[in-house]
Amino acid sequence: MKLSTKGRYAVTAMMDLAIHDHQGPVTLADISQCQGISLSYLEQLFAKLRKEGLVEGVRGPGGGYRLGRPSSQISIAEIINAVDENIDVTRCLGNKDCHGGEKCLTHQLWEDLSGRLYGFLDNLTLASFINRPEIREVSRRQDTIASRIATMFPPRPTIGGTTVVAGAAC
Amino acid sequence: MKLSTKGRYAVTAMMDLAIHDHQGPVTLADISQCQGISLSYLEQLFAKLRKEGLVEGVRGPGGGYRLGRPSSQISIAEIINAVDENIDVTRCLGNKDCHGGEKCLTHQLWEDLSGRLYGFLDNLTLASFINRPEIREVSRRQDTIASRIATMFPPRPTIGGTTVVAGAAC
DNA sequence: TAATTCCCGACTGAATTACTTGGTATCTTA
DNA sequence: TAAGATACCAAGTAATTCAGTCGGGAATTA
Repeated sequence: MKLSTKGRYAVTAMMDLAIHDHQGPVTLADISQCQGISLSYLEQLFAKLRKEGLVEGVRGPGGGYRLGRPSSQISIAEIINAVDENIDVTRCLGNKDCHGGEKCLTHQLWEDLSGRLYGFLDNLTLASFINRPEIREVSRRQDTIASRIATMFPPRPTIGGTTVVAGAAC
Repeated sequence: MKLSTKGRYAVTAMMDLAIHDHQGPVTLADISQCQGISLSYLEQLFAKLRKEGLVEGVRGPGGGYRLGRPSSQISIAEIINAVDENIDVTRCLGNKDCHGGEKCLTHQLWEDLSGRLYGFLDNLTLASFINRPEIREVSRRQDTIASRIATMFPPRPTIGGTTVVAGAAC
């Protein structure tokens, strides 16, 4: 279990998808602009997320990324693991037994801690974050702003039946 | 909140101190040898831990490091924070408001998550790991092995009144 | 057909990690 | 008092990871 800004990028991007799930796919260009992450870097992260089935891509105009599963079935731990791919085995594990046969005590303790941490993050789903009323409220307000912008700036109000959302709302 | 191998090194080293607390200070040379971490790198980590009051150094022969407080009053979060010093502010925070005044929604959500994670790790103390009976048992067995080694190999059986522990037990 | 988007791989600068070297200061024991 | 053990300190360095750039496809929609 590792936790870096890379993992944070992935988690916040996934939250973005989860929030706008009902409006069709979200483009990486949007996320890139909103969160100030470079587009190509996001592409690399999403390649990993896609490999784990956490997201699915939709090509062509009106395309973007969607959650691979309902947000209630995606845990924070999964997201972090997908991008951080941290096998990070403690050094002495297969290496040499630290003191004649039994596994190094402190490494055992670390695995214990690591397991507890994973359990904690695996119990937190995307849904548990975005389904809180105050979040829903802000998100709803942004949708109306976004659709107002979408109607103010001209063309292509719908694509494939779903309403297009202006890129600025995040 | 960040979590890397650096943090892991610090946590396992602190667990080491906690386990051998009753036997007087533990030298960095011991920890270095046991856990396969370079001595000077450990020194750098311990400099930070010392700055936070988590450990205290004892110079001279028979010296080493001791916990700065009882293990029941040292949390995992404190240890990780001490060495990772990760201020890691989300990019848009003071920068520019993402959408006209209110704080970016996903960054708000991240802070929420980050806070929960910190809370979790702050509730885990060193003591909660090492005071479990099976750990105490292994640790006790190692002590006897260590003291047996200490009596087999000759000199300086005691320093300052406390029994010297051979370096190999970890 | 043209625009839009995902998809892919190679490369690059910057930061961080983990380690090295070469010291100095303080303490304990003989 | 001398010698050795240990913490303490600072500068430098190779390897790794982070984050981004570039230059292209391939699929989809209007």
